[in-house]
Amino acid sequence: MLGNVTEPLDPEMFAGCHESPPLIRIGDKWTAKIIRCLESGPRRFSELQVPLRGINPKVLTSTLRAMERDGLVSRTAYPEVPPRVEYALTPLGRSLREPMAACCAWSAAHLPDVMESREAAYQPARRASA
Amino acid sequence: MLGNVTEPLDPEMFAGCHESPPLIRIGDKWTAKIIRCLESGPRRFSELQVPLRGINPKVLTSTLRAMERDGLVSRTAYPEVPPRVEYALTPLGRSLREPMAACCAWSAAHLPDVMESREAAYQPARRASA
DNA sequence: CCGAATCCTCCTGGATACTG
DNA sequence: CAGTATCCAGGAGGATTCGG
Repeated sequence: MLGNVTEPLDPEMFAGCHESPPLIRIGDKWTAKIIRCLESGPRRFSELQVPLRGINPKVLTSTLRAMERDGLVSRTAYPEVPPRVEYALTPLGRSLREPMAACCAWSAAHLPDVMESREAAYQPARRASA
Repeated sequence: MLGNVTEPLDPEMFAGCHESPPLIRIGDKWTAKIIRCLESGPRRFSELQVPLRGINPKVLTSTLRAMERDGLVSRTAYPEVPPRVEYALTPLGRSLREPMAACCAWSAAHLPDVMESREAAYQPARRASA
């Protein structure tokens, strides 16, 4: 015996994961979308605002800054007037497309199941009440 | 021309993604960990609390309920006393291990790079100031 | 044009205490 | 044991305005 079932869970199985970095910053609202926007090449600040539905500048800035700190994007400011700034994916940022693709594939394959299950949960026992 | 670079971004590229379901509920704090806890077989409520560092019951309950609504876990209550409830992964929930594995693989491969970049960002131009 | 500064709202997650 | 009921703090995200 001692298969992989029903042994006690290791209390330390997430030992290093509780306080340490929370799975990077991909889980937030905008990072993944920005990455997709940059896949086709460098983009300007205002260019990014368009598909992001006019995301307000503070949020876009803070998201981009965080991505820059993590080495996912590079920021290039051209000393012109009016100013021009371009954001581009770094190799590290580009490497994120793989796990992102895996997540997208899962969504494409199983999102209908989730939606179905979710809707079914909102029908509280049709048979018993009616 | 018309390569895949520097064409204007499609303003509707996230058309269906803004209001609709936000990439399921995997991005939250506990769902992924719960899935990992359930990989080895069904677990009881209190069993889950252990590796989750004594997560408070309200949060665990709400997370599990959400996962149940989405069809990721099943909940089985045994009519005994004292009560016993077991949570188990559904096939749908188990299918999430694939994208999760892709994300874990990325972390394992690139987290050092991220940390390095992050630390470098906290050293504000050593050369210029000293 | 690219942000910085300010203020605000909501929601996640948490602490604690109590019940069937 | 397996939750529910309150109350609460913090932070992400947003609206708006102003500056270089």
